[in-house]
Amino acid sequence: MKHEPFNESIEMYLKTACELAVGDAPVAISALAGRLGVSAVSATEMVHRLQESGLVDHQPYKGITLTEDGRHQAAAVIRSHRLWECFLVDHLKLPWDEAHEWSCRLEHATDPQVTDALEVYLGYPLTCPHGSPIPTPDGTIVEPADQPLTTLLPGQSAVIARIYPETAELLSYLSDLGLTTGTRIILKERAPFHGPLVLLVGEDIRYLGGEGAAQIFINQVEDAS
Amino acid sequence: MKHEPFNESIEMYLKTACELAVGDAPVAISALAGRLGVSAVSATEMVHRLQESGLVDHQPYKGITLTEDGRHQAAAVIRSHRLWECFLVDHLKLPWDEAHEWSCRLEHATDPQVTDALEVYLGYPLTCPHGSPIPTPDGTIVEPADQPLTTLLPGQSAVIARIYPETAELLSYLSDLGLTTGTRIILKERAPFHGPLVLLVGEDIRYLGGEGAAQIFINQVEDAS
DNA sequence: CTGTATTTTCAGGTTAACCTGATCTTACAG
DNA sequence: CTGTAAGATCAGGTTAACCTGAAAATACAG
Repeated sequence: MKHEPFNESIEMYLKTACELAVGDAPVAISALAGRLGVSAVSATEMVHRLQESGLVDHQPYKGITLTEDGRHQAAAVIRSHRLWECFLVDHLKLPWDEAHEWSCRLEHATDPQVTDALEVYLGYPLTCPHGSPIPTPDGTIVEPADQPLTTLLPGQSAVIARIYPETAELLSYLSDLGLTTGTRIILKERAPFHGPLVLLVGEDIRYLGGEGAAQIFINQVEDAS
Repeated sequence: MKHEPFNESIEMYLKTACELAVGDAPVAISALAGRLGVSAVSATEMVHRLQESGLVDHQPYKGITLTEDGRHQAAAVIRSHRLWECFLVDHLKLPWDEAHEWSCRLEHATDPQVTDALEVYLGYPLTCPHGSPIPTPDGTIVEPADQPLTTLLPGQSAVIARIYPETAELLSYLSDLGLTTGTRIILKERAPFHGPLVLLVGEDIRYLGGEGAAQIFINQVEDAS
Protein backbone atom coordinates (compact mmCIF):
# COMPACT_ATOMS: atom_id res chain seq x y z
CA MET A 1 0.00 0.00 0.00
CA LYS A 2 1.70 3.12 -1.18
CA HIS A 3 0.82 5.94 1.15
CA GLU A 4 -0.41 8.50 -1.27
CA PRO A 5 -0.14 12.16 -0.19
CA PHE A 6 0.34 11.52 3.47
CA ASN A 7 -1.98 14.05 4.97
CA GLU A 8 -2.19 12.92 8.51
CA SER A 9 0.86 14.67 9.93
CA ILE A 10 0.26 17.72 7.83
CA GLU A 11 -3.33 17.87 8.96
CA MET A 12 -2.30 17.61 12.58
CA TYR A 13 0.09 20.52 12.21
CA LEU A 14 -2.47 22.68 10.47
CA LYS A 15 -5.19 21.79 12.92
CA THR A 16 -2.97 22.49 15.89
CA ALA A 17 -1.75 25.77 14.43
CA CYS A 18 -5.35 26.79 13.94
CA GLU A 19 -6.30 25.86 17.47
CA LEU A 20 -3.35 27.68 19.00
CA ALA A 21 -3.91 30.83 16.98
CA VAL A 22 -5.50 33.76 18.80
CA GLY A 23 -6.37 36.58 16.45
CA ASP A 24 -3.60 37.33 13.98
CA ALA A 25 -0.74 36.56 16.34
CA PRO A 26 1.77 34.09 14.93
CA VAL A 27 1.98 30.71 16.61
CA ALA A 28 5.38 29.81 18.03
CA ILE A 29 6.91 26.68 16.59
CA SER A 30 7.80 25.55 20.10
CA ALA A 31 4.13 25.75 21.04
CA LEU A 32 3.25 23.63 18.04
CA ALA A 33 5.97 21.14 18.86
CA GLY A 34 4.86 20.97 22.46
CA ARG A 35 1.24 20.32 21.63
CA LEU A 36 2.11 17.71 19.03
CA GLY A 37 4.59 15.95 21.27
CA VAL A 38 7.42 16.45 18.82
CA SER A 39 10.85 18.05 19.05
CA ALA A 40 11.34 21.65 18.04
CA VAL A 41 13.68 20.52 15.27
CA SER A 42 11.08 18.21 13.80
CA ALA A 43 8.42 20.88 13.99
CA THR A 44 10.72 23.38 12.27
CA GLU A 45 11.41 20.87 9.52
CA MET A 46 7.72 20.29 8.98
CA VAL A 47 6.97 24.00 9.03
CA HIS A 48 9.42 24.41 6.17
CA ARG A 49 7.60 21.74 4.23
CA LEU A 50 4.29 23.44 4.94
CA GLN A 51 5.76 26.73 3.82
CA GLU A 52 6.88 25.13 0.54
CA SER A 53 3.34 23.95 0.02
CA GLY A 54 2.01 27.42 0.70
CA LEU A 55 0.00 26.34 3.72
CA VAL A 56 1.70 28.49 6.32
CA ASP A 57 3.65 31.70 6.57
CA HIS A 58 6.77 31.48 8.68
CA GLN A 59 8.43 34.57 10.13
CA PRO A 60 11.70 33.36 11.65
CA TYR A 61 11.94 33.88 15.40
CA LYS A 62 8.32 34.97 15.46
CA GLY A 63 6.20 32.00 14.55
CA ILE A 64 3.79 30.91 11.86
CA THR A 65 0.42 32.00 10.56
CA LEU A 66 -1.83 29.92 8.37
CA THR A 67 -2.37 31.03 4.80
CA GLU A 68 -5.88 31.09 3.43
CA ASP A 69 -5.29 27.64 2.02
CA GLY A 70 -3.87 26.35 5.28
CA ARG A 71 -6.67 27.79 7.38
CA HIS A 72 -9.16 26.22 5.03
CA GLN A 73 -7.64 22.79 5.35
CA ALA A 74 -7.34 23.12 9.10
CA ALA A 75 -10.98 24.09 9.37
CA ALA A 76 -11.97 21.07 7.33
CA VAL A 77 -10.20 18.74 9.73
CA ILE A 78 -11.67 20.45 12.79
CA ARG A 79 -15.05 20.36 11.14
CA SER A 80 -15.02 16.64 10.58
CA HIS A 81 -13.61 16.05 14.05
CA ARG A 82 -16.43 17.91 15.76
CA LEU A 83 -19.15 16.44 13.59
CA TRP A 84 -17.92 12.95 14.34
CA GLU A 85 -17.99 13.80 18.03
CA CYS A 86 -21.64 14.75 17.67
CA PHE A 87 -22.38 11.50 15.94
CA LEU A 88 -20.50 9.35 18.44
CA VAL A 89 -22.11 10.97 21.47
CA ASP A 90 -25.62 11.79 20.29
CA HIS A 91 -26.28 8.82 18.03
CA LEU A 92 -23.94 6.02 19.02
CA LYS A 93 -24.35 6.96 22.70
CA LEU A 94 -20.65 6.62 23.29
CA PRO A 95 -19.03 8.30 26.30
CA TRP A 96 -18.73 12.08 26.18
CA ASP A 97 -15.11 12.01 27.24
CA GLU A 98 -13.85 9.28 24.92
CA ALA A 99 -15.48 10.62 21.78
CA HIS A 100 -12.71 13.18 21.45
CA GLU A 101 -9.91 10.66 21.06
CA TRP A 102 -11.88 8.52 18.67
CA SER A 103 -12.68 11.50 16.49
CA CYS A 104 -8.99 12.35 16.40
CA ARG A 105 -8.51 9.32 14.20
CA LEU A 106 -11.68 9.60 12.14
CA GLU A 107 -11.01 13.24 11.28
CA HIS A 108 -8.15 12.29 8.96
CA ALA A 109 -10.05 9.54 7.20
CA THR A 110 -13.09 11.51 6.18
CA ASP A 111 -13.78 12.76 2.69
CA PRO A 112 -15.32 16.25 2.53
CA GLN A 113 -18.41 14.79 0.90
CA VAL A 114 -18.85 12.47 3.84
CA THR A 115 -18.36 15.34 6.26
CA ASP A 116 -21.02 17.39 4.52
CA ALA A 117 -23.49 14.51 4.45
CA LEU A 118 -22.83 13.88 8.11
CA GLU A 119 -23.62 17.49 8.91
CA VAL A 120 -26.95 17.22 7.14
CA TYR A 121 -27.70 13.94 8.88
CA LEU A 122 -26.97 15.47 12.27
CA GLY A 123 -29.20 18.43 11.52
CA TYR A 124 -26.53 21.12 11.31
CA PRO A 125 -25.35 21.14 14.92
CA LEU A 126 -23.71 24.39 16.01
CA THR A 127 -21.22 22.93 18.43
CA CYS A 128 -19.56 19.64 19.31
CA PRO A 129 -20.54 17.89 22.54
CA HIS A 130 -17.77 19.76 24.32
CA GLY A 131 -19.11 23.12 23.24
CA SER A 132 -16.71 24.08 20.47
CA PRO A 133 -18.22 25.57 17.32
CA ILE A 134 -18.37 23.55 14.14
CA PRO A 135 -16.61 25.28 11.22
CA THR A 136 -18.75 25.89 8.16
CA PRO A 137 -17.88 24.24 4.84
CA ASP A 138 -16.18 27.45 3.74
CA GLY A 139 -13.92 27.44 6.77
CA THR A 140 -15.37 30.10 9.02
CA ILE A 141 -15.38 29.42 12.73
CA VAL A 142 -17.65 31.54 14.92
CA GLU A 143 -16.08 32.96 18.07
CA PRO A 144 -17.85 31.41 21.07
CA ALA A 145 -19.67 33.92 23.27
CA ASP A 146 -18.65 32.44 26.59
CA GLN A 147 -16.23 33.40 29.34
CA PRO A 148 -13.62 31.52 31.36
CA LEU A 149 -14.83 29.81 34.51
CA THR A 150 -12.04 31.68 36.26
CA THR A 151 -14.04 34.88 35.90
CA LEU A 152 -16.97 33.54 37.91
CA LEU A 153 -17.38 35.08 41.36
CA PRO A 154 -18.29 33.17 44.50
CA GLY A 155 -22.04 33.13 44.95
CA GLN A 156 -22.69 33.14 41.21
CA SER A 157 -23.98 30.29 39.14
CA ALA A 158 -23.40 29.49 35.48
CA VAL A 159 -23.75 26.81 32.85
CA ILE A 160 -20.72 24.99 31.49
CA ALA A 161 -20.60 25.95 27.83
CA ARG A 162 -17.31 24.63 26.53
CA ILE A 163 -14.16 22.71 27.39
CA TYR A 164 -11.14 24.00 25.56
CA PRO A 165 -8.64 22.81 24.73
CA GLU A 166 -10.04 19.32 24.83
CA THR A 167 -7.65 16.83 26.35
CA ALA A 168 -8.49 13.22 27.04
CA GLU A 169 -7.42 13.39 30.67
CA LEU A 170 -9.38 16.51 31.52
CA LEU A 171 -12.52 15.32 29.75
CA SER A 172 -12.38 12.02 31.57
CA TYR A 173 -11.86 13.78 34.89
CA LEU A 174 -14.67 16.26 34.32
CA SER A 175 -16.94 13.45 33.22
CA ASP A 176 -16.32 11.70 36.52
CA LEU A 177 -17.13 14.90 38.42
CA GLY A 178 -20.34 15.40 36.45
CA LEU A 179 -18.94 18.62 35.00
CA THR A 180 -20.08 18.14 31.44
CA THR A 181 -21.31 20.83 29.07
CA GLY A 182 -24.83 22.02 29.81
CA THR A 183 -24.44 21.45 33.55
CA ARG A 184 -25.36 24.34 35.83
CA ILE A 185 -22.93 24.94 38.65
CA ILE A 186 -22.67 27.31 41.58
CA LEU A 187 -19.31 28.66 42.67
CA LYS A 188 -19.15 28.45 46.47
CA GLU A 189 -15.64 29.75 46.95
CA ARG A 190 -12.32 30.05 45.30
CA ALA A 191 -8.87 29.77 46.81
CA PRO A 192 -6.51 32.54 45.68
CA PHE A 193 -3.53 32.09 43.36
CA HIS A 194 -5.25 29.67 41.01
CA GLY A 195 -6.12 27.43 43.90
CA PRO A 196 -9.00 24.97 43.68
CA LEU A 197 -12.59 26.06 43.16
CA VAL A 198 -15.40 24.76 45.34
CA LEU A 199 -18.38 24.06 43.12
CA LEU A 200 -21.92 22.95 43.81
CA VAL A 201 -23.07 20.57 41.08
CA GLY A 202 -26.65 19.59 41.75
CA GLU A 203 -26.51 18.44 45.35
CA ASP A 204 -22.82 17.62 45.30
CA ILE A 205 -19.74 19.56 46.26
CA ARG A 206 -16.87 19.30 43.80
CA TYR A 207 -13.35 20.59 44.08
CA LEU A 208 -11.65 21.62 40.88
CA GLY A 209 -8.01 22.55 40.40
CA GLY A 210 -7.11 25.88 38.83
CA GLU A 211 -5.46 24.33 35.81
CA GLY A 212 -8.65 22.50 34.91
CA ALA A 213 -10.77 25.58 35.54
CA ALA A 214 -8.73 27.48 32.95
CA GLN A 215 -9.99 25.10 30.28
CA ILE A 216 -13.65 25.52 31.18
CA PHE A 217 -15.84 28.23 29.71
CA ILE A 218 -19.27 29.25 30.92
CA ASN A 219 -22.31 31.32 30.09
CA GLN A 220 -25.74 32.13 31.55
CA VAL A 221 -24.12 33.64 34.63
CA GLU A 222 -26.59 34.43 37.46
CA ASP A 223 -26.48 35.29 41.12
CA ALA A 224 -27.24 32.08 42.95
CA SER A 225 -30.15 32.19 45.37
CA MET B 1 2.94 13.62 15.53
CA LYS B 2 4.70 10.38 16.25
CA HIS B 3 2.99 7.64 14.31
CA GLU B 4 2.39 5.11 17.01
CA PRO B 5 2.12 1.48 15.91
CA PHE B 6 1.38 2.14 12.30
CA ASN B 7 -1.43 -0.25 11.64
CA GLU B 8 -2.64 0.94 8.32
CA SER B 9 -0.32 -1.02 6.05
CA ILE B 10 -0.45 -4.06 8.27
CA GLU B 11 -4.22 -3.91 8.30
CA MET B 12 -4.34 -3.69 4.52
CA TYR B 13 -2.16 -6.77 4.16
CA LEU B 14 -4.20 -8.76 6.65
CA LYS B 15 -7.49 -7.66 5.15
CA THR B 16 -6.34 -8.47 1.64
CA ALA B 17 -4.97 -11.84 2.68
CA CYS B 18 -8.30 -12.63 4.28
CA GLU B 19 -10.22 -11.58 1.21
CA LEU B 20 -8.01 -13.59 -1.15
CA ALA B 21 -8.15 -16.72 0.98
CA VAL B 22 -10.41 -19.49 -0.23
CA GLY B 23 -10.72 -22.28 2.27
CA ASP B 24 -7.40 -23.25 3.81
CA ALA B 25 -5.37 -22.68 0.67
CA PRO B 26 -2.37 -20.41 1.20
CA VAL B 27 -2.45 -17.01 -0.49
CA ALA B 28 0.40 -16.34 -2.92
CA ILE B 29 2.50 -13.35 -2.06
CA SER B 30 2.36 -12.24 -5.66
CA ALA B 31 -1.43 -12.18 -5.42
CA LEU B 32 -1.19 -10.03 -2.32
CA ALA B 33 1.32 -7.74 -3.99
CA GLY B 34 -0.86 -7.46 -7.07
CA ARG B 35 -3.98 -6.55 -5.15
CA LEU B 36 -2.16 -4.03 -2.99
CA GLY B 37 -0.38 -2.43 -5.93
CA VAL B 38 3.02 -3.16 -4.48
CA SER B 39 6.10 -5.00 -5.74
CA ALA B 40 6.61 -8.66 -4.87
CA VAL B 41 9.76 -7.73 -2.99
CA SER B 42 7.93 -5.24 -0.79
CA ALA B 43 5.17 -7.71 -0.11
CA THR B 44 7.69 -10.38 0.84
CA GLU B 45 9.39 -7.98 3.22
CA MET B 46 6.10 -7.13 4.87
CA VAL B 47 5.09 -10.77 5.08
CA HIS B 48 8.27 -11.39 7.06
CA ARG B 49 7.34 -8.62 9.45
CA LEU B 50 3.86 -10.07 9.80
CA GLN B 51 5.38 -13.47 10.45
CA GLU B 52 7.57 -11.98 13.20
CA SER B 53 4.45 -10.57 14.79
CA GLY B 54 2.74 -13.93 14.58
CA LEU B 55 -0.04 -12.66 12.35
CA VAL B 56 0.72 -14.83 9.39
CA ASP B 57 2.17 -18.22 8.55
CA HIS B 58 4.48 -18.23 5.58
CA GLN B 59 5.41 -21.40 3.70
CA PRO B 60 8.12 -20.40 1.24
CA TYR B 61 7.15 -20.84 -2.39
CA LYS B 62 3.62 -21.70 -1.33
CA GLY B 63 2.09 -18.64 0.18
CA ILE B 64 0.71 -17.41 3.47
CA THR B 65 -2.16 -18.26 5.75
CA LEU B 66 -3.45 -16.04 8.52
CA THR B 67 -2.94 -17.16 12.09
CA GLU B 68 -5.86 -16.99 14.49
CA ASP B 69 -4.62 -13.61 15.61
CA GLY B 70 -4.19 -12.38 12.05
CA ARG B 71 -7.58 -13.61 10.95
CA HIS B 72 -9.13 -11.89 13.92
CA GLN B 73 -7.54 -8.56 13.12
CA ALA B 74 -8.43 -8.88 9.46
CA ALA B 75 -12.04 -9.60 10.34
CA ALA B 76 -12.13 -6.52 12.56
CA VAL B 77 -11.03 -4.30 9.70
CA ILE B 78 -13.49 -5.86 7.27
CA ARG B 79 -16.19 -5.56 9.88
CA SER B 80 -15.72 -1.86 10.38
CA HIS B 81 -15.41 -1.34 6.63
CA ARG B 82 -18.75 -2.97 5.89
CA LEU B 83 -20.55 -1.35 8.78
CA TRP B 84 -19.36 2.06 7.65
CA GLU B 85 -20.64 1.26 4.17
CA CYS B 86 -24.06 0.57 5.64
CA PHE B 87 -23.99 3.85 7.49
CA LEU B 88 -22.84 5.88 4.52
CA VAL B 89 -25.41 4.41 2.15
CA ASP B 90 -28.43 3.83 4.37
CA HIS B 91 -28.15 6.81 6.68
CA LEU B 92 -26.05 9.45 4.98
CA LYS B 93 -27.64 8.57 1.63
CA LEU B 94 -24.29 8.67 -0.09
CA PRO B 95 -23.82 6.91 -3.43
CA TRP B 96 -23.76 3.12 -3.36
CA ASP B 97 -20.64 2.94 -5.49
CA GLU B 98 -18.54 5.55 -3.72
CA ALA B 99 -19.19 4.28 -0.20
CA HIS B 100 -16.65 1.54 -0.73
CA GLU B 101 -13.69 3.86 -1.26
CA TRP B 102 -14.66 6.12 1.61
CA SER B 103 -14.96 3.16 3.96
CA CYS B 104 -11.49 2.06 2.92
CA ARG B 105 -10.15 5.03 4.83
CA LEU B 106 -12.53 4.95 7.77
CA GLU B 107 -11.89 1.27 8.42
CA HIS B 108 -8.39 1.97 9.75
CA ALA B 109 -9.46 4.83 11.97
CA THR B 110 -12.17 3.08 13.90
CA ASP B 111 -11.83 1.84 17.44
CA PRO B 112 -13.49 -1.54 18.11
CA GLN B 113 -15.81 0.11 20.60
CA VAL B 114 -16.97 2.49 17.91
CA THR B 115 -17.46 -0.38 15.49
CA ASP B 116 -19.58 -2.26 17.99
CA ALA B 117 -21.70 0.78 18.80
CA LEU B 118 -22.16 1.40 15.10
CA GLU B 119 -23.41 -2.13 14.62
CA VAL B 120 -26.01 -1.65 17.34
CA TYR B 121 -27.03 1.70 15.88
CA LEU B 122 -27.50 0.17 12.44
CA GLY B 123 -29.57 -2.65 13.89
CA TYR B 124 -27.15 -5.52 13.29
CA PRO B 125 -27.17 -5.57 9.49
CA LEU B 126 -26.19 -8.92 7.99
CA THR B 127 -24.46 -7.61 4.88
CA CYS B 128 -22.94 -4.45 3.51
CA PRO B 129 -24.74 -2.58 0.70
CA HIS B 130 -22.77 -4.63 -1.82
CA GLY B 131 -23.94 -7.89 -0.33
CA SER B 132 -20.88 -9.05 1.58
CA PRO B 133 -21.46 -10.47 5.06
CA ILE B 134 -20.47 -8.47 8.11
CA PRO B 135 -18.03 -10.36 10.34
CA THR B 136 -19.16 -10.86 13.91
CA PRO B 137 -17.19 -9.30 16.79
CA ASP B 138 -15.45 -12.63 17.34
CA GLY B 139 -14.25 -12.75 13.75
CA THR B 140 -16.52 -15.29 12.10
CA ILE B 141 -17.63 -14.57 8.58
CA VAL B 142 -20.59 -16.50 7.22
CA GLU B 143 -20.18 -17.98 3.76
CA PRO B 144 -22.68 -16.28 1.42
CA ALA B 145 -25.25 -18.63 -0.08
CA ASP B 146 -25.19 -17.18 -3.56
CA GLN B 147 -23.81 -18.27 -6.92
CA PRO B 148 -21.82 -16.57 -9.68
CA LEU B 149 -23.83 -14.76 -12.31
CA THR B 150 -21.83 -16.80 -14.81
CA THR B 151 -23.85 -19.87 -13.80
CA LEU B 152 -27.14 -18.29 -14.84
CA LEU B 153 -28.70 -19.76 -17.97
CA PRO B 154 -30.38 -17.76 -20.73
CA GLY B 155 -34.06 -17.44 -19.98
CA GLN B 156 -33.55 -17.47 -16.23
CA SER B 157 -33.94 -14.55 -13.90
CA ALA B 158 -32.22 -13.84 -10.60
CA VAL B 159 -31.56 -11.16 -8.02
CA ILE B 160 -28.15 -9.57 -7.67
CA ALA B 161 -26.97 -10.58 -4.23
CA ARG B 162 -23.37 -9.51 -4.00
CA ILE B 163 -20.53 -7.79 -5.83
CA TYR B 164 -17.18 -9.31 -5.00
CA PRO B 165 -14.46 -8.31 -4.98
CA GLU B 166 -15.58 -4.72 -4.69
CA THR B 167 -13.62 -2.39 -6.90
CA ALA B 168 -14.38 1.27 -7.34
CA GLU B 169 -14.48 1.05 -11.13
CA LEU B 170 -16.82 -1.90 -11.29
CA LEU B 171 -19.18 -0.50 -8.66
CA SER B 172 -19.37 2.79 -10.47
CA TYR B 173 -20.02 1.04 -13.76
CA LEU B 174 -22.69 -1.24 -12.32
CA SER B 175 -24.30 1.69 -10.61
CA ASP B 176 -24.62 3.44 -13.96
CA LEU B 177 -26.20 0.34 -15.48
CA GLY B 178 -28.65 0.01 -12.61
CA LEU B 179 -27.11 -3.30 -11.65
CA THR B 180 -27.07 -2.78 -7.90
CA THR B 181 -27.69 -5.39 -5.23
CA GLY B 182 -31.34 -6.35 -4.86
CA THR B 183 -32.07 -5.76 -8.53
CA ARG B 184 -33.83 -8.56 -10.37
CA ILE B 185 -32.44 -9.29 -13.81
CA ILE B 186 -33.23 -11.64 -16.65
CA LEU B 187 -30.49 -13.22 -18.71
CA LYS B 188 -31.47 -12.98 -22.36
CA GLU B 189 -28.41 -14.53 -23.88
CA ARG B 190 -24.77 -15.07 -23.35
CA ALA B 191 -21.92 -15.02 -25.83
CA PRO B 192 -19.50 -17.92 -25.44
CA PHE B 193 -15.92 -17.69 -24.15
CA HIS B 194 -16.70 -15.18 -21.40
CA GLY B 195 -18.27 -12.89 -23.91
CA PRO B 196 -20.75 -10.23 -22.86
CA LEU B 197 -24.10 -11.07 -21.27
CA VAL B 198 -27.32 -9.57 -22.48
CA LEU B 199 -29.43 -8.68 -19.47
CA LEU B 200 -32.91 -7.33 -19.04
CA VAL B 201 -33.03 -4.90 -16.14
CA GLY B 202 -36.57 -3.69 -15.70
CA GLU B 203 -37.45 -2.51 -19.18
CA ASP B 204 -33.87 -1.93 -20.25
CA ILE B 205 -31.39 -4.07 -22.11
CA ARG B 206 -27.88 -4.04 -20.64
CA TYR B 207 -24.71 -5.57 -21.99
CA LEU B 208 -22.19 -6.73 -19.44
CA GLY B 209 -18.64 -7.92 -20.09
CA GLY B 210 -17.56 -11.32 -18.83
CA GLU B 211 -14.94 -9.92 -16.47
CA GLY B 212 -17.59 -7.89 -14.67
CA ALA B 213 -19.99 -10.81 -14.58
CA ALA B 214 -17.39 -12.86 -12.73
CA GLN B 215 -17.62 -10.44 -9.82
CA ILE B 216 -21.39 -10.59 -9.55
CA PHE B 217 -23.21 -13.16 -7.43
CA ILE B 218 -26.88 -13.92 -7.53
CA ASN B 219 -29.67 -15.81 -5.78
CA GLN B 220 -33.43 -16.37 -6.13
CA VAL B 221 -32.93 -17.93 -9.53
CA GLU B 222 -36.19 -18.51 -11.42
CA ASP B 223 -37.26 -19.35 -14.92
CA ALA B 224 -38.30 -16.10 -16.50
CA SER B 225 -41.84 -15.97 -17.93
C1' DC C 1 14.03 -35.14 -15.11
C1' DT C 2 14.91 -31.06 -17.20
C1' DG C 3 13.37 -26.36 -18.33
C1' DT C 4 10.89 -22.49 -17.54
C1' DA C 5 8.17 -19.61 -14.79
C1' DT C 6 7.29 -18.30 -10.20
C1' DT C 7 9.21 -17.12 -5.67
C1' DT C 8 12.51 -15.53 -2.85
C1' DT C 9 16.59 -13.24 -1.56
C1' DC C 10 20.30 -9.88 -1.92
C1' DA C 11 22.12 -5.36 -2.66
C1' DG C 12 21.40 -0.83 -2.73
C1' DG C 13 18.33 3.29 -2.92
C1' DT C 14 14.30 6.61 -1.73
C1' DT C 15 11.05 9.31 1.13
C1' DA C 16 8.61 11.20 5.16
C1' DA C 17 8.71 11.93 9.67
C1' DC C 18 10.87 11.51 13.45
C1' DC C 19 15.30 11.84 16.83
C1' DT C 20 19.78 13.93 19.60
C1' DG C 21 23.49 17.03 20.18
C1' DA C 22 25.78 21.07 18.99
C1' DT C 23 26.01 25.54 17.13
C1' DC C 24 24.43 29.82 15.51
C1' DT C 25 21.01 33.84 15.56
C1' DT C 26 17.84 36.90 17.40
C1' DA C 27 14.70 39.18 20.79
C1' DC C 28 14.22 41.54 24.64
C1' DA C 29 14.86 42.59 29.66
C1' DG C 30 17.52 44.58 32.97
C1' DC D 1 23.67 47.79 25.06
C1' DT D 2 24.88 43.58 26.51
C1' DG D 3 23.75 38.92 28.19
C1' DT D 4 20.91 35.15 28.14
C1' DA D 5 17.00 32.46 26.91
C1' DA D 6 14.28 31.23 23.11
C1' DG D 7 14.34 30.05 18.45
C1' DA D 8 16.57 28.22 14.26
C1' DT D 9 19.86 25.51 11.85
C1' DC D 10 23.37 22.05 10.93
C1' DA D 11 25.09 17.40 11.09
C1' DG D 12 24.18 12.94 11.43
C1' DG D 13 21.06 9.00 12.66
C1' DT D 14 16.68 5.98 12.85
C1' DT D 15 12.50 3.53 11.18
C1' DA D 16 8.79 1.85 8.15
C1' DA D 17 7.39 1.16 3.86
C1' DC D 18 8.27 1.49 -0.43
C1' DC D 19 11.36 0.88 -5.01
C1' DT D 20 14.64 -1.46 -9.00
C1' DG D 21 17.77 -4.80 -10.74
C1' DA D 22 19.92 -9.04 -10.46
C1' DA D 23 20.74 -13.57 -8.70
C1' DA D 24 19.37 -17.80 -6.48
C1' DA D 25 15.96 -21.37 -5.12
C1' DT D 26 12.01 -24.03 -6.05
C1' DA D 27 7.73 -26.02 -8.21
C1' DC D 28 5.66 -28.38 -11.57
C1' DA D 29 4.50 -29.44 -16.42
C1' DG D 30 5.63 -31.66 -20.44
